[in-house]
Amino acid sequence: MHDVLAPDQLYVTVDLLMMTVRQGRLNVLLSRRENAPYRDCWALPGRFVDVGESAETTARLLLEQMLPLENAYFEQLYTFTDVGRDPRGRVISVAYLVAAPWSAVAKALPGASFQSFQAELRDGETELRDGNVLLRAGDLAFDHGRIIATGINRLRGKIDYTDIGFRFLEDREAFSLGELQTVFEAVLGSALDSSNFRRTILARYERTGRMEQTEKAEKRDRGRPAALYRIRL
Amino acid sequence: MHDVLAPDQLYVTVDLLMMTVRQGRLNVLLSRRENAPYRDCWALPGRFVDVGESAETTARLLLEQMLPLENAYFEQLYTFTDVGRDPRGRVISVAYLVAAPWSAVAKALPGASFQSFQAELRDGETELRDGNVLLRAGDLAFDHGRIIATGINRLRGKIDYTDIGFRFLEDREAFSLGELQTVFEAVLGSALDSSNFRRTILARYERTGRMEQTEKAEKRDRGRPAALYRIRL
DNA sequence: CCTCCTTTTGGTCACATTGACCAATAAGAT
DNA sequence: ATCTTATTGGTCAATGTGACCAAAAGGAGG
Repeated sequence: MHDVLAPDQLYVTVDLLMMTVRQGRLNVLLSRRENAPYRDCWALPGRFVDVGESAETTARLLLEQMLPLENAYFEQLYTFTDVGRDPRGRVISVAYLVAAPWSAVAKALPGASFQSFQAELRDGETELRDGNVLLRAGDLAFDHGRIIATGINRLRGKIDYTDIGFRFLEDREAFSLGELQTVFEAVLGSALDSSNFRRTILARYERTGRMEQTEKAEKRDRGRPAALYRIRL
Repeated sequence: MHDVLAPDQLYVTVDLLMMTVRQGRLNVLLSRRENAPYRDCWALPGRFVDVGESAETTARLLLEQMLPLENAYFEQLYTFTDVGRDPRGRVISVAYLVAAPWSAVAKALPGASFQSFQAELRDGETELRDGNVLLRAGDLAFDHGRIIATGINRLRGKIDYTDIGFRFLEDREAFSLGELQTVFEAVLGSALDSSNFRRTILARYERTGRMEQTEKAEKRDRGRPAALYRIRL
């Protein structure tokens, strides 16, 4: 369909930056490209925007196809328009950010076209890891390293004045503050004091009635069982 | 050039949301459309993106053409992609936000193609005024009412953790805290306590060395003369 | 049962920030 | 000389934050 792009025409794609937290680490989902350009390179899942649908619709359809999620966090991240960003021709991309719990990703993983990479910023540059594979921004297709960096920064900027952190939780009907703290630490890339974290979260959400304690406590391998909470988003 | 749009093709434009503060009110610059669609309606200045230039470049060129500004605040605001937003066909728009001092706008006003409207949000809906003319979101071309609302909200969200407020000042080498407060009040749409405002601004900028007091004081019609400051951005 | 070990939970303390005020200061206007 | 106005400086209580400390509640191992 879009194998050869007309040189005098402008094309629009969406790219999906699906993020999750696995084992205390922020992860992004990448697909290996099957076609030129950047064949066999890792890239964000993307698709050309159809004339009949908005970019948001395109992105949501693409998401549905990749991950079975209900009520996922979804927002427009940024639009990347540099002239040289696609060697095929003139392609601009509207990137969307998705926050998903790891369980939803894991469920889709077997047989899926994507793989999950641990993501972090080193000096503002994207670094991705899976096992002993290391991908730097330059190893990714297009400007996807920059898109990922933009997404991580967006996440960091919004995590403590929006409810985006809760979107990574496995179960919003029963989670412990320790699990939530793990999410925050993964996003921020630094350790937090558990006592202070508890205080601020409870002040921000429990006293406003958006978050309440469940009766049950979580059984754990080690340590004191944690109280479970429920959050309304 | 783009009088008739191919129905099976997707087009990209930029729209420029130029904002300024005039007489203590937040203003936006609108042009009257000379061509269909929405002929004679007020609209944000816009232009189709050329195949050879990035959307940001297109927007900057358009800005240069409208306002002589050096070192203006300029950022990508949001990308609007709804299917029905342009009756001509399928057009998505990357909107850019510009913050300019009123003097720069006033200098360009005589003979310019735009006009300055006081802008405010009422129940989240854009309302524009110039003299006794009132424009509501539905009176504007395309989805430009929504773009303006998005811009005002972006401004409000960023004004107290970025230096964007200073970009509206007439002279960044000699301004009073009263002038800066006027900008903040125009953006936020509410009054601020001058004593508290002074305290927080000085704490945030003077103690970090980015802002320093000039020797001279400002002569005023009424009231005590204000100390003048300089800011590095 | 008793002692480590781990994690959750609760608390203190000093410090910074904020909103609501009050009051002095330095000009022009009457 | 007094009034008006805007700037500047200050207090005070309430709130939020970072750095700690310590108790509580489990499991694991002796």
